[in-house]
Amino acid sequence: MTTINKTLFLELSQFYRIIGDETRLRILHLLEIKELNVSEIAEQLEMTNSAISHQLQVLRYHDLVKSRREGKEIYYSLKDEHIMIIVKYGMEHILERKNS
Amino acid sequence: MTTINKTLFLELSQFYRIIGDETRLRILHLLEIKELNVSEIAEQLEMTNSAISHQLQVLRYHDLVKSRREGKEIYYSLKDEHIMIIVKYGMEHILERKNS
DNA sequence: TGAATATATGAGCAAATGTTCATATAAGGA
DNA sequence: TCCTTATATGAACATTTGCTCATATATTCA
Repeated sequence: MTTINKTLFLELSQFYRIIGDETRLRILHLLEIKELNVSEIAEQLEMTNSAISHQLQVLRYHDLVKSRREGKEIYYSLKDEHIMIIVKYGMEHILERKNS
Repeated sequence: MTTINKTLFLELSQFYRIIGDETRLRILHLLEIKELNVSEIAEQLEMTNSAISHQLQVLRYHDLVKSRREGKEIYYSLKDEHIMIIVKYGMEHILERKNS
């Protein structure tokens, strides 16, 4: 196994670990529809602003979301739609598995 | 959000969490090529048989691999190739991201 | 400037995770 | 049967994770 592969597996597992959390997955799903600020996300997921803010930092650090300030609010959106394509494939996988 | 969606997100995040571990991802990758027993996997990944065996139980519990006894050895293989398609999409995603 | 609101952030904590180590189980060969 | 080898498994442990709570920072408005 090459060094490139070693790094690749590490990065890939890290990526999956990021989306391997229910809260983060739900945040991404909400942002797929439209950009939202922290309070809006917190309200929809029935969680505290702090918890959401912490998770948004994780998502931002790993380059899955971007942010934009508008007055007092900070609006978050997906960095690219590509991420959600992967999530969709996973979704199909789960659904297919259910039917067998 | 419906109850179905709630369960779906939970299951989806659980699935990603399983493949969100470097060791498990590497095991799956090895099994993609051919079925292997515990010792063979442990040797290739330079880890103890015990660590590999524990992870194989996780993969088996979550229905990602199946096993078959042949004498003293137990051979593991992928439950279906579908899983690795998802992994491949993730791989492409990581590689694309590197080039930008 | 000061109060109110939105978000970020650090410390702390309980729960989950991944490994090691010791031991149990299962199969084969002498 | 006894010994060896392969794998499984439980306990223990250190590390990581996701949240809460308190507090800091930033922006708007009076």
